[in-house]
Amino acid sequence: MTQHPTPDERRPANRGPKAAAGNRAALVAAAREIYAVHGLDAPLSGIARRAGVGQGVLYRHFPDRDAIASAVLEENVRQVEEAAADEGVSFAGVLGVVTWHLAQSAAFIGLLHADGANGRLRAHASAQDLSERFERALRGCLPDGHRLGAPQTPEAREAPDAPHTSAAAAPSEDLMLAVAMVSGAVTGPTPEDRERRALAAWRLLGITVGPVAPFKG
Amino acid sequence: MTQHPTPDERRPANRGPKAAAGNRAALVAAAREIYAVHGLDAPLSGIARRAGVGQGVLYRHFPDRDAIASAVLEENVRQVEEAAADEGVSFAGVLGVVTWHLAQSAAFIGLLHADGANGRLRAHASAQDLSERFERALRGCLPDGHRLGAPQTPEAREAPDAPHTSAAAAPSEDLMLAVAMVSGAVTGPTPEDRERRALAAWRLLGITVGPVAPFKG
Amino acid sequence: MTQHPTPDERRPANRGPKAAAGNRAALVAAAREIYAVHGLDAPLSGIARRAGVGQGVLYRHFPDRDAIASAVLEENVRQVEEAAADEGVSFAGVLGVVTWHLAQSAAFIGLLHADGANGRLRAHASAQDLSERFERALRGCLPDGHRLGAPQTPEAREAPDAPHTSAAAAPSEDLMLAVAMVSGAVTGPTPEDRERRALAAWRLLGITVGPVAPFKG
Amino acid sequence: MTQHPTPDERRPANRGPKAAAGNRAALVAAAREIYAVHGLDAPLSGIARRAGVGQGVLYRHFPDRDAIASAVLEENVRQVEEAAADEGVSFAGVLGVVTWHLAQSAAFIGLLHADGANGRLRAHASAQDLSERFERALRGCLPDGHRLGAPQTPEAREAPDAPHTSAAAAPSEDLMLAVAMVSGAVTGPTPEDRERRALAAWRLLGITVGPVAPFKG
DNA sequence: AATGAATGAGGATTCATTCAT
DNA sequence: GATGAATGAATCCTCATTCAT
Repeated sequence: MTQHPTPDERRPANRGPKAAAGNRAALVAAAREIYAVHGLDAPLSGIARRAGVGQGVLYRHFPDRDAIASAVLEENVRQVEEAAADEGVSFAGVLGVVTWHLAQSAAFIGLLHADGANGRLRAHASAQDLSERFERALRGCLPDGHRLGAPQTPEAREAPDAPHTSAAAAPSEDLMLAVAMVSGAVTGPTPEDRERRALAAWRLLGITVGPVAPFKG
Repeated sequence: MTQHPTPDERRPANRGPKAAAGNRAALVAAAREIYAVHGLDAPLSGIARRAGVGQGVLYRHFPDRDAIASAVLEENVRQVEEAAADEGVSFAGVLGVVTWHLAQSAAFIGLLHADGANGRLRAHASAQDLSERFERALRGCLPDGHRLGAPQTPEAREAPDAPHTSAAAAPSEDLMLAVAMVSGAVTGPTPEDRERRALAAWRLLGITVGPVAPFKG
Repeated sequence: MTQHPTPDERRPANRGPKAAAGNRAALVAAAREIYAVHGLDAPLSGIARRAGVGQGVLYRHFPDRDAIASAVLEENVRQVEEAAADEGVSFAGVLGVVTWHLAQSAAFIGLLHADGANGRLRAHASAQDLSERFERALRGCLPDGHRLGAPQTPEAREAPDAPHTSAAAAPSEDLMLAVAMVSGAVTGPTPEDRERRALAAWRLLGITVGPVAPFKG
Repeated sequence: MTQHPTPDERRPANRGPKAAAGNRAALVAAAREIYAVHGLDAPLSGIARRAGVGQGVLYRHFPDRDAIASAVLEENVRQVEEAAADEGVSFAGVLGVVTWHLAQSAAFIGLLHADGANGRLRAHASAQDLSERFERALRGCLPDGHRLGAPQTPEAREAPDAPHTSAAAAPSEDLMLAVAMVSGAVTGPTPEDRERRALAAWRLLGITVGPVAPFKG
């Protein structure tokens, strides 16, 4: 009754259902670019515009703001998973891939530790999933004895150099902490700037990183 | 139909010029609390409301969004400066103060390395100033030979363990990088959570930190 | 970046022309249920979804919003017609059927006296038709001398008890007025509530109503 | 960050706080007119436009859709209360005022028995309040022995002509039921049409109504 | 004939900012 | 100097409707 009187006139052509998959991909790509420039709070309308689709298409594919952000992040996480699954890949090699993603999209890891206040993707379920997938992939190729994998006991946090019982050792939080630290250091206008900062951060942590590059597939 | 005289209404009384300073302080305090809960994008109207003043007062004291955020940050930086200026203070002690501020307001250092993408306070002049003041204070009490202060040469970045000429050595970027890394790791809902994460981060960097506390004045 | 072939996808299969009639019925049934819960302004997409068909099918069968609403109403009116056509049925009996329909779908009679302001189905032609069919059915079994059927003259409205000429007597508006009044009283969350209210309304009018039930066919 | 880049240019003049009361009144008046024409679902933007104010003003005065509708209704209810409070007013006289309001705004009583499905103002607290105020006012001048005030016992509903105990008599629901019935009958494009329908409805109920007019104050 | 994606106008709502008092 | 109402642009989001497949 109250709605949408006459949307006739002459519409710009309906590219048909075939365009669906392409549209989705275009939206994710557009979102990635927009996020890189304007941050995660960028207007969704801009994403739709850049993707060359109507607003409705965005909402069809991604019911809410978090969904599109998760989709962007998911691509990053998947590449890391693939890199980690690769035969004979070293931990340092995977970190190289991670570093590449960090340098490409400043938003990347930032998403992984949302915490409500400034965190986007708050309670969003998929953010949690992605975080876990990311950690699992990384931990999976962490060599025994690596300092980021040293099991932690409660005392370890208080007196890290004290001898501790090997029982009740929790999986190390250091791995994700280190990633968060590096991602926190990744700033700068260009990917090159960000890569340089990321490498400096790893160096400061004393962690060896392989060549910075996307996963070659 | 559209006119109701109701000429006066009785407004809450103009507390006079004396209140100006108090209003400013109230606004900064209110902003700090609001930022802690809602992040830097919180509506300005909420800040004015919490401070118990009209919207106009906020604009009188702070011409734009960045100005109020800078004012909040400035208080943090000043405390660090005071801590650093204190006689016989150790570098670790100052880091303890820094860590306390990080734990209190997640927004703190985050502000210092705004870069456009996710950075608030973009080109804002005062953010630059504050960043420099912060760095100067910290560097001022960095002991000779501390690993965060090792001067850097261009080559150093490529081959950090190669011997290098002491000439043309740039001031180390490692100091601010480390702070950024730690601040990147500071997440969590409560100050206690954030403090724990911050300390774990410093530990991972191998940097000793003194007691986490505000500057005692 | 914007093109993903994914050429076919496998659509749910075109069930063929045979399904057309079934689809129409499903849509009407779905619309009835949706209207009952969400009112007449419910999104059309929900109707199609509940009917298990695509949006296009809805538009094929019902060119506009009013068409589907009319179709729902038409079923109600037809049942009343059938009840009224039944041999040896009493007026009270027909009112029982009418009351049953009122209690089932609050939307029912409300549709009959749309008037633009709050009326859905504004100038829609079929609403007019349905209204007339409904009135004709009801009037057809109104016994002579029933108070809802007393012919009206212009004066009758001003001085209803004055003696009046039998010439120029208009058919009574009281019949439809009474129905409108009862339907206006029909509110409440459950059919039982609505039935109780409807019966109380008829009682207040002093009109006898038969058993409240659908037409037995 | 993401919002309101440059709303400068040249704004249409801020009429100042003095306009507040006038704006509120203008909004209520505009809403009344809009509701009369387009129903309660009319776009709020149209109300603001007709009142000659910005969208924000509407939201300042009325935080949600129901608030403005309630404000409109409240004026009606208040007039009825005033009429009922008048010395020496008869019940029929008050019904005349009620009828006038019904004829003026078709939306009037309709608001009082919202029920979720088609009811606007659903659980809105003030709607409940207004309904009670309206009933109280009306009941207050209902003469003893009036048929709309006959106390009801549970049996009365089942066997209305059976003799019943005077104890445990519930206040009659008939009063509000009758009002709802009349309001249900009130349709038509012009106030005159609606008044005629309303009077016919009261006549059909056998209830005497005084002159149809607003409360003279 | 069915499907369901695409389109985009329209309505709701929020704030940054101005400015009369 | 303070107050807080007014303004309206911008963003979000929802659907009615079309149309390629």
